[in-house]
Amino acid sequence: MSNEQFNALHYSDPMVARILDAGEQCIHRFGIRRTSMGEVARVGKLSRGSIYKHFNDKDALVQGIIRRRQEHFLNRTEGRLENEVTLVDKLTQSVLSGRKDMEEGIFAALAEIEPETVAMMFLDPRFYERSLSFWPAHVRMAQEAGEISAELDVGIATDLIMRLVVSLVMFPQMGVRLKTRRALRDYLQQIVSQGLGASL
Amino acid sequence: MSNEQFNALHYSDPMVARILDAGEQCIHRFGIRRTSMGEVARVGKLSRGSIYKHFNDKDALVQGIIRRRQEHFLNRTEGRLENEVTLVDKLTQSVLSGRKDMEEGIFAALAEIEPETVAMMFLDPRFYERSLSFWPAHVRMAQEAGEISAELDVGIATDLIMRLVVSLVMFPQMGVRLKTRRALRDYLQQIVSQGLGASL
DNA sequence: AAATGAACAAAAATTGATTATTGTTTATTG
DNA sequence: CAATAAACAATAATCAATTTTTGTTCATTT
Repeated sequence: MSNEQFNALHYSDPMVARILDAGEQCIHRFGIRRTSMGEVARVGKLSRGSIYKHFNDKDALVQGIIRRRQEHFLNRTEGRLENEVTLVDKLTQSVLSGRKDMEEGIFAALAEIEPETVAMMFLDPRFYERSLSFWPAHVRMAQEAGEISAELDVGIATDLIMRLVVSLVMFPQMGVRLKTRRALRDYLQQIVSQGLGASL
Repeated sequence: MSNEQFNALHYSDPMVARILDAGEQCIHRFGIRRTSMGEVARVGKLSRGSIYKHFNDKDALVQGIIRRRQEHFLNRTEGRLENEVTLVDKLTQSVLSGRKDMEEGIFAALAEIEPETVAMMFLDPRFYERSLSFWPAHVRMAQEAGEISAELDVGIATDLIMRLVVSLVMFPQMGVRLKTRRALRDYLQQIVSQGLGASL
């Protein structure tokens, strides 16, 4: 499976990559608020004007950095999912990857410095747009394998999957403890195969 | 030594009610950050010392206001749920009530003035603690009515319900549009009865 | 008893002058 | 050309002085 799916064209531009690298480094160290375009230019050893040529404004740059990070996360997760056979195992792996990223990635650093910013980001539906295009292929695979209903609308299935994954990453424990891979997998197995209907 | 924590029983105390009323009025008009204890006292026509006698600090007062509002919401929702027979209809009604509250309640006003504060609140698991004790009774009813599996753990079912309701209120549209009562009900019906398994 | 009002130090917010940053433009460089 | 550097007005961040608010205490009032 190709990694190109989540890679937008402009990422290949070495100048764009340098800007994003420098910007990400700055955000990681100082947070979004305390990162200036001048500082990004200094760190990336390029001109401020050059940044503005590629990104309309600071917000566009920040969006670009977050977006690349998300895509990198999705590509890495996709790689891991190739080892998983069933949809339930893929979901379990995704939740665990997501939690890990939130604990030790750039978001963890940001959460320390600017928790409100991270909170606002998490509640922004745009934050999940990319991830949304990730799941339909896996839903169809599960349907072909007879794991889930072939008659079920792919959009509905994707929607539920996104809600579950996002919720399980954002709230590791809501009602029951779902700390271990085993507990998480059993929980997801129940929901995916029967919902609240007939138990296993 | 006044380490007295705020407690739901004190709602009947007219002084507590007056403080909470005044505080809620202030928060509604100015937001949390710009509301001072002195202003609450002025609006409620009582002394600042009296507020501190009932609430350890400003945070306790704010928690008390939010908590009372949540309990009011839960009571109102519970009243509406009595008209609904099935668990699916109860869930549908809850999501619609939740969405309405977020659109026109104190949270809507707060979101306008201090969106970061609301975002932080929504991501705080404590925010959902009360709601969590709401659902187990309804899960058991649904089990007795044969609507959902009687063997399924009540905690697991409650957890899924909370995740779904919270997600559907926080993100009215994630993948698919679930704007109408009908669309929402069909979605919930599918998940509750079969998950991603056999379709209706 | 419970609420008040005044006093108080410590912490936080507010203010206004100062400095830095933003986003745009321009001429210049490699 | 694409990147640069410098210049620029308009915003936004910063900082120290000042004011407000917080949380506590205690004598007084109801």
